[in-house]
Amino acid sequence: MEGHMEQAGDATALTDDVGFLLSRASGLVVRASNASLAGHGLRVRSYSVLLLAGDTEEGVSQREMADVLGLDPSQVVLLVDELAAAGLVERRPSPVDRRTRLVTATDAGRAVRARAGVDVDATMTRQLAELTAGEQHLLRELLTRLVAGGRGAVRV
Amino acid sequence: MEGHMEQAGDATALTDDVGFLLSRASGLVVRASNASLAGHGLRVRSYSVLLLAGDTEEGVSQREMADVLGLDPSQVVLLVDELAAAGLVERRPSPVDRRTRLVTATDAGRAVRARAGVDVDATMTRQLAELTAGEQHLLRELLTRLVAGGRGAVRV
DNA sequence: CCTCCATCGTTGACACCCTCCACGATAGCC
DNA sequence: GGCTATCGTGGAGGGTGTCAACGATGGAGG
Repeated sequence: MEGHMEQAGDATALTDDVGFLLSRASGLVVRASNASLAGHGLRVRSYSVLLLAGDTEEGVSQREMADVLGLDPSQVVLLVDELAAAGLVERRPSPVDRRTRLVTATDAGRAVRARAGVDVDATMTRQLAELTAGEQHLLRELLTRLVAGGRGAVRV
Repeated sequence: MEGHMEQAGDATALTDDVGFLLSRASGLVVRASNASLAGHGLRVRSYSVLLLAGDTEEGVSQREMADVLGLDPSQVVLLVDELAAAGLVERRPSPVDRRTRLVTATDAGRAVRARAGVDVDATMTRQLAELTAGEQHLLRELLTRLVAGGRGAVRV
């Protein structure tokens, strides 16, 4: 209800717009993360897939990955292709459904994931240095609720 | 310092990662905003340019727009071209520097800006419905500091 | 005045990402 | 056995971010 009135005197409400700020902050973080992942031959996209693949022993279906990451399934195909070509993940047939292919991280993949994780963590720590630990936690919670709500609006 | 230890039992720390959440939230907001702007022949990009152009009477240089919006100057050229072709903004020569071209919104541009603003505001209100007014304000402040800090890291 | 360097706008190229559509293979219901 | 839904895959099209180069202009210094 409030925040709707914009100050006529100064510049745009643009720099106060949550959407604009989200877009800007996201861009900054993604760019910084990509820079720190470049040395490992990864990007944010492939790194997130590698994370998921390394999470479980049995593997994760590509469909599930697409859901969790909010990506189109066709994108997941390309990312897994890329990681598989580098020997970091592999596709194995599901024992219960011959349509699905379970993606798991190889030993090499888990090693790269660990090494890259160190760099990404350091970068994120630097990016979030402006906020205290409590504020970071708060931000995480607010964003989580935002994402959950937005999802609901689209899905349901 | 904390938050570095990840729970080994459950899924990835991905859904708890601030970078991932930022990316996700930004995507949701941008998509929703684009949808509500489509009826006005605009997208988030062109809308933000139109906002800046409508802010001042004298006009804004394209260079300044690029700085404020965090875009490459070449992108601003295309966006202004698009808006100018639609008759929403116009380029005028600067009285003090013949290199710069000052962009101002036309009357039609200001009218469209106002109409589109109503729709975008409504969409954003819906997107942010998960958060209370106080939380929205807090989120805005946290993001502002994040963006300011990230900028400094790159620029200085 | 003339020269050297910085800046503004513009164009072009390139890679990345998102979205949608279509298809073969398989699963599950009736 | 046939109909419909789902999984993975491929392809097309448009939006976006990044970079290099260029002409035109501005500004500093000899």
